[in-house]
Amino acid sequence: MTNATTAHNHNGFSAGYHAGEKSLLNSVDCVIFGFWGKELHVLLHRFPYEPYVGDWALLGGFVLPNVSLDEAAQQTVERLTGLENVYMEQVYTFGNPFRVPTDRIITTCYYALLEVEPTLPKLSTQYGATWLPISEVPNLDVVYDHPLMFQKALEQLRRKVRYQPIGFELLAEKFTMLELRNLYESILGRPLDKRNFSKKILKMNLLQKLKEKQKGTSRRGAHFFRFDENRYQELAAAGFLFEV
Amino acid sequence: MTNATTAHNHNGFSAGYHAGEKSLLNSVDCVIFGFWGKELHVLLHRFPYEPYVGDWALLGGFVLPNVSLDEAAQQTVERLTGLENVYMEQVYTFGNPFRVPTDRIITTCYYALLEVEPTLPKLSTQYGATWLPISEVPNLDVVYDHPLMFQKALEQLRRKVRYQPIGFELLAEKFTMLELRNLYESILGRPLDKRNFSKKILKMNLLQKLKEKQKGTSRRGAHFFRFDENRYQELAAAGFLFEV
DNA sequence: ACAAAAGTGTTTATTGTACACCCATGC
DNA sequence: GCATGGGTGTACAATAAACACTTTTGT
Repeated sequence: MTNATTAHNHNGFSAGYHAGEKSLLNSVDCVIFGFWGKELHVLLHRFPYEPYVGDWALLGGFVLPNVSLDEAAQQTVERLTGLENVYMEQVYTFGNPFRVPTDRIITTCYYALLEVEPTLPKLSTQYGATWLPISEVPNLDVVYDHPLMFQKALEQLRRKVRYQPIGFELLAEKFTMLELRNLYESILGRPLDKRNFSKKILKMNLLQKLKEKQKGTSRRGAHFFRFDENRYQELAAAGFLFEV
Repeated sequence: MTNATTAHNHNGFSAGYHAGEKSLLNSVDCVIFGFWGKELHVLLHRFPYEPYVGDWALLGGFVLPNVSLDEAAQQTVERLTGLENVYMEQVYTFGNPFRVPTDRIITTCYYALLEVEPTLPKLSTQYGATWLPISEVPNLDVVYDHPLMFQKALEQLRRKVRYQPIGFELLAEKFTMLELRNLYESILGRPLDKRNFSKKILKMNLLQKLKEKQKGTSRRGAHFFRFDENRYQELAAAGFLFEV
């Protein structure tokens, strides 16, 4: 859209409509993904207001006049987890007038990918938010169109994780090949062959194999790897395409 | 986001902020694509207001309180082309507070795919809109963040056209294999092998070969094809994945 | 020494890519 | 009969998929 002060000439209606009593609100909702073990999880909270008390909901916040959508989304994640500069992607904007019965709210959905460990202290105390495995979400009572938001976010993640190296955002700096594979299996929703997966990933030359090995989980210990961001930038600039 | 009347309890600020004098506006902008010959085109108009008089701009419209984003986008396309029920996809929402200097406007970008022929009568008269080849857009002066909108829309189209049969929206009911290939070449931005392309497309069994042949363009005449929507629905339901 | 997970190669099937000639028709 | 774009098949390369045994090491 163009210039609001002049738009009525151009579009055939005045921009002043919005000053009416039933205003239009903008908000963001965040599908916050975290991964551990063998399954991707999403952070939800119990909705505290009638008539949906106790149902699950995404966390969100209104968009203030001088704050961008991206910032509003970051702030929502930070308020909840204490983490700054989390990897986020915009998913979709939901603007049906009756999606929330009480108000006209236009909500832009984002997903966030974060490493779960550092968030654990803050989470439980302040907002009563809970990590739930993504496979459980379809069985839950979830408010408004949040099920659709979750679905779109997961679909977008599923696509993007295959052509951009964003999966690493969900893992610690050091991770094992098994952890990486479990992550992809959970996001894509199907098993991946152990040998073929590791071949494909390593062939891209984006992972540094560290000397250090994982302790505790097995006698032998699995090698840790590190995603080499600089290397990826170099290769990408030269036309390399990430693909899983 | 959730319930506006109660949200201040929950998010730590009042929902009433929006009643301030500098209100927040919502709009949609449409990247309208049309195809003929060998190149994809986009419909732009000359921006009539200072300080961008004469620059190119996408067509858009404000989002009225009781109209959804999808409807607002449809209406914009209809106002401009006279066409109803055009294929549209939401692309991205732009919400930087200073993206339009004069107002805070949150704009959701859509792309539309339409068959050019039926729009030609209405176009020129009412809005002075012009079809421009997509390869020209980077050389034009385009207002605000509309270049970015165009770019995102084209990227999304490029991706989607490969895994969903949406390209047919840009063609007439009957089209030749050459037209279809030219379309894909223009969208993807690279040449496609004639034989390999037709093999790949026909193997999916989504096209009906018609008896009728194209006249005028060649002595022999190329066969017309028709995209079989029902067939696609059946196959898709059975797990078939479209892919180019 | 043994249990438990880590690590590693080869074979086959599938898909993609490159490429050139004959065909049908209107003039 | 000839000029013009339409239509078709094959050989090779690259990628994906299936599959099982040996290695390491803590107990």
